[in-house]
Amino acid sequence: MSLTKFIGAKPDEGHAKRERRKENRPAELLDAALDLFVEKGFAATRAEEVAARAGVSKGTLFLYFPSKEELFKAVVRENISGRFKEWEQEFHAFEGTTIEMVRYCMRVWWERIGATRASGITKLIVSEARNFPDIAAFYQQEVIRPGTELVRGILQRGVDRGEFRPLDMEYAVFGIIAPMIFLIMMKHSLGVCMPQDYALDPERYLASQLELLLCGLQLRPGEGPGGTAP
Amino acid sequence: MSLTKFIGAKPDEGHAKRERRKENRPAELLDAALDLFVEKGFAATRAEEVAARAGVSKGTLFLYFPSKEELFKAVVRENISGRFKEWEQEFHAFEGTTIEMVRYCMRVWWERIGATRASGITKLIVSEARNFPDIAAFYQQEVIRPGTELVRGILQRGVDRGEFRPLDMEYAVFGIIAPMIFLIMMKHSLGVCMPQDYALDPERYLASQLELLLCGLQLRPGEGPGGTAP
Amino acid sequence: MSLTKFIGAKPDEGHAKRERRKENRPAELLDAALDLFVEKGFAATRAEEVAARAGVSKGTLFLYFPSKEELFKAVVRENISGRFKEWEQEFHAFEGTTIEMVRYCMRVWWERIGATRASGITKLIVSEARNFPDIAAFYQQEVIRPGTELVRGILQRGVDRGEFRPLDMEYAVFGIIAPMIFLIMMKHSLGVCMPQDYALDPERYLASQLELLLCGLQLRPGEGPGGTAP
Amino acid sequence: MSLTKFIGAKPDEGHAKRERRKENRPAELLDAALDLFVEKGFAATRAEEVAARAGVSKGTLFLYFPSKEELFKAVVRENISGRFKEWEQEFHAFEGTTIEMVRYCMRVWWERIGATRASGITKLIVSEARNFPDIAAFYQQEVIRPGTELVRGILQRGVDRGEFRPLDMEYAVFGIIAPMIFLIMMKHSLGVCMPQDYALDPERYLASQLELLLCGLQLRPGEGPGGTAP
DNA sequence: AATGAATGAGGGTTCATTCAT
DNA sequence: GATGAATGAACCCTCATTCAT
Repeated sequence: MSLTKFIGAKPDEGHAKRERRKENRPAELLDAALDLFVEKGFAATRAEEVAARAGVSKGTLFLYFPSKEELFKAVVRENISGRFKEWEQEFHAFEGTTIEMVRYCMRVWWERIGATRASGITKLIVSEARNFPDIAAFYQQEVIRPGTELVRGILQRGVDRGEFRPLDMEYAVFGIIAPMIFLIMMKHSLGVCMPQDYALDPERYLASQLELLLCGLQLRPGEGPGGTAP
Repeated sequence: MSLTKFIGAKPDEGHAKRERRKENRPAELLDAALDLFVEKGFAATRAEEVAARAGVSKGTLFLYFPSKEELFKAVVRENISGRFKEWEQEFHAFEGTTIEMVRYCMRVWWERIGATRASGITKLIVSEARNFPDIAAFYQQEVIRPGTELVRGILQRGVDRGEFRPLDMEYAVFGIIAPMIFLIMMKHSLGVCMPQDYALDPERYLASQLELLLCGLQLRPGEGPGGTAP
Repeated sequence: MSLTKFIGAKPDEGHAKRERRKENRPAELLDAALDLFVEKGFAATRAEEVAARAGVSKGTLFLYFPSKEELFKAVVRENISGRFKEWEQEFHAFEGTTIEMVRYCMRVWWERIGATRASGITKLIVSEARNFPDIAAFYQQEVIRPGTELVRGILQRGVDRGEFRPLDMEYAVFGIIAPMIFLIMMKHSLGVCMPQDYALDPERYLASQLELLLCGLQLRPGEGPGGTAP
Repeated sequence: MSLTKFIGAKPDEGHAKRERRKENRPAELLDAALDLFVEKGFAATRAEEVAARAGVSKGTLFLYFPSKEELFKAVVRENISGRFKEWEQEFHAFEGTTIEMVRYCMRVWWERIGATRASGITKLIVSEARNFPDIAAFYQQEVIRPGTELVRGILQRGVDRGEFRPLDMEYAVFGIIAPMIFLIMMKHSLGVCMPQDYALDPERYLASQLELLLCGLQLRPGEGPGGTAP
């Protein structure tokens, strides 16, 4: 799978003038808005374009969202997964080695977040944080913090079980998080403009980073648990 | 000359108080524009505000830059150095171990780029790439490519000298680059909105990432050069 | 039948609670529209709000009135009575002094028109005349003209019977009409915003104006019928 | 002088594209806005139309007034005379009879307010009071109150000097004010739509109302000062 | 060169009106 | 008949850009 953009408006299937399917208008609008906000940023995205991509008129957008800014906030709220508890349980029940766990963690993240349109939210928030400080704070609280806690728990398990060497727990988590965020940012910004042969292959990228990371984490035979830690 | 700027931005000269220097109008405008583009993005930055921050009138801005878009491109061009050849020579002359080289490289990057306003360029381009594909392509060509080549050269040196284990050269470079980009993005977006006690301490962050990375790179005694490489 | 409505509005029937009476939709809509048009003016009144106050949906409004403008005209038409002939007969049959007649006339106007929601029509037309010239002309023809004729008839009776001094008949009528219109305008505009202790007490206001007027109209003993007339 | 409307856009005298006379732009805009607000009301007046009538473009309007609402408030503020102190002195120094004073007062009012475009403000405020309660309160404070005080002073003088009979001072003032307001309302609303031969002649109207009023105010020989007062 | 008043296309938002259900 | 989702013209306001001074 390559990093080219996969955005495309769904084709008009001969829509009659007034279609009348309120049920999931908001979802369709949020969907269209996510794409466009990720692609162009908040300011450069026109409300009318969002509406058009959702297959409705400009006025309809404002039937569901009182303003462009509220639309933006709704897009973020809607796409921020609060699935951390679920994942925490999943990891609690995990029975293999912690190394396997880290591999599993990254693969799962890629499948459920990184490879999906949900990853656009991260790009969006990073790009717009300064213009929407409350959104940024919300994201920090709801995603960054629980996310790092989750990762920290995994690393701690590795250390506790003697699989990993002692670590600066507070910051070691970024050894896992940074490559993921970097991948997202590449995918949604520079990656889109790269010539084909320079595009990142996400699978290979993740594999390489994982290898590097795991080598860095592991306790080697002959090293005491006080090894190279800071 | 040192290893500065291999991530692609030019350091500022420490924010000297803006004097009324007629001969330097374009530089002052670019300076002001960099700040504002980084802070608010291209679309949300108003030309008048740039002019005001540079201490000139709106009209003057357009005297030097034919349009806001050209101003943006000039900001990017101005802050992207093409001095990679120079650095490559310096790298060739480096005499310590490759591990020292990596440490040196990251410290110097932080001092000259990461910690300065110049780092904003990276944030800017990542955020706006989709709206300025040609800028993104230019950046890819002028910065990303030579930058990764430079880093790759360092890693290759480590492998060649038997200091590092065999690596997937194409992607291992991101083990160095990703943590730096991540730090920049945090610093310029989410970091601004974080509560004090959750803010990243860059020195400690870089130290921890470096430790992890170097452990991951090094060849251990008893491991043959064919070790854990893919 | 009494002297009601010579200023041109129909009294309401005391605001009976709006029941869900299907057969009466138009009346309820006109009722709601009157309130809102008086309160906010034509342009600032939203069709949906009228419908909501009448307890129906937006679409229903347009089932009964083809446009907001037609609704407005209907509100005016509905509230303008053309029963001046009837009243003229009553006036012919009146047997007291003309002074009593004037007092009676004003009291009755206040009770049936001035004090009720019907007075809003006058405020409405005065405020919107320039935007609805045909409505204004209609009102002039149907209300102002017959109304002033009616009043003129009363004054003429006073003069003919030697109760009043000679008057500039054409304009003296405004001695009666102006204070009434003024009261309505105060009641429906500035009066609403006045602090309690500056609010007009309508009864006392009318009494004082009546006193002044009657003194001004009456022929004094010792004055010949050619007195102070112009 | 008749009550027909005298509004007309000043003819284009071949204006070059950018005229550049900041000095009195605000005044010209307020001027145009007054006309249009009086004619059509606040809501129905388009900002662009105001600008066009002032001979500038839409954007220029917002260079001087941050919003249509602020323009409205500025129109009111600008046209509300704070000349009451001046007038009070003028009346203090008046040496004739109070009857002459009342005549003078009305004539002066007509010349300086009633006959001028300033009278439109009254129409405007009465029409829009409900939509701009703070403007209405301001008008009440700055105009209505001092205006009635001024008139009350005149009436009190008449009573004190034995020229007028005892009066309900609080409300007698409306004997003077109501006819003036009525005239303004007619002039700016219904009057505009009246057929020529029904138009009010303001001079004659005022003369007739004055006559009526003065007869009503005066103390007659043989009447004690306790006469017909309430 | 420098200014800042002026422009006008563009975008967010409202709301009268329509029409499928 | 009644509904209310959908429409799109219209309006307020912004701001990049121009140009007379």
